[in-house]
Amino acid sequence: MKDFSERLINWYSKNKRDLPWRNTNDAYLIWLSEIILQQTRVDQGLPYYEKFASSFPTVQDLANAKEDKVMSLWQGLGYYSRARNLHAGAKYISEELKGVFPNNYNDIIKIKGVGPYTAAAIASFAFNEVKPVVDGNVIRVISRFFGIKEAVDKPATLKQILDLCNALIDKQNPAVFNQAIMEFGAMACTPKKPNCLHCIFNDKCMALKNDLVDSIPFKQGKTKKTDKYFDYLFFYSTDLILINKRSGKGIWESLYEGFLVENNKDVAVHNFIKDDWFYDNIPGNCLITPDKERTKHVLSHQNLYIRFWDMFLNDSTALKAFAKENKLEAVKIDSIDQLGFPIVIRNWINKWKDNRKK
DNA sequence: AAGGCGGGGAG
DNA sequence: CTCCCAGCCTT
Repeated sequence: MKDFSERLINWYSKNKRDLPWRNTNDAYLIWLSEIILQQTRVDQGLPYYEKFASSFPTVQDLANAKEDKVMSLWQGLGYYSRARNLHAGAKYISEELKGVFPNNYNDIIKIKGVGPYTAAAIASFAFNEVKPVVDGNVIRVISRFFGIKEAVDKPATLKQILDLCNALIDKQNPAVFNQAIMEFGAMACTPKKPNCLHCIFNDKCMALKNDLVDSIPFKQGKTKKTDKYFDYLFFYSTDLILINKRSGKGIWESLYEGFLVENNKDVAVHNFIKDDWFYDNIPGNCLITPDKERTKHVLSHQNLYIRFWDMFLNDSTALKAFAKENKLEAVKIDSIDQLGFPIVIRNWINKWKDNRKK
């Protein structure tokens, strides 16, 4: 259906945004932008792209970077495995591929954190390979145009959409086609209240014809959320603070935090303090100031209710001893500005630092 | 096939 | 409040 891509590309030429990663053929920079933009709106990812592109102009620069530096720059963007995989990918390209970015879909998808969408995006944008991208925008455009009512989060439906894209893609201009269909989904065929009256496809769109625009694409996905109650105790002296780097599986891997006590129910401060472990473990000369209110922090699959504790211990020896017993790092307070924290913790730290100045 | 993984903007 | 964003990985 040549008409489809002609209309689409014509629309794109008139309506496209000027975005920095569209002005380069550097596969590394395109890869960088695609990882940053996974499950992320362009407006949100843009400043992070600028930061990474200027801090690490080449894949070699990224490969040579310290993990803490990478995580710090990624701080606040979420889905932190992307940052770890990005870093691992740079090392892989630097060490295994002699610094040469792979130039085809099958090799690109071998990079950690690069799946079918991202591999197709890089292969087409950087090397003009004919591989259709299927992201959230494309799924919406295609499912509406063809009136696909099946759940789009089922692999079978996704395969159906991919097949349609393979038939539709402009084989002479795969890069432009891919950019165009995503831009069209983001700007015109929007999730809510698309302007179908002025749509370039309003004579052929099956969803519009059948009055199903609001119900397509249909998703069955049901993510149930659990509530968790975190108490973060930040122990510090005049110049040191105790922190922990999260490891293993779970949220916020490779980011820093305070001393964490996790519960599945709310525990009042007076009960928290009179618990046995608190008596046994917290240094007696510690000045304890818990937040009066918990901070609610929403993740995609759990609600966190976090209470922060200001734990001043004006005794470096006791502080370091406590750190060692509890496997915490004692670092200079100034140095934590260079480390990546979950944004909810970073916000508390900033407030805490402001209060200390006064 | 299903669940885990962030944070924020829009309606 | 709900939905969703240039998805991928693990189980």
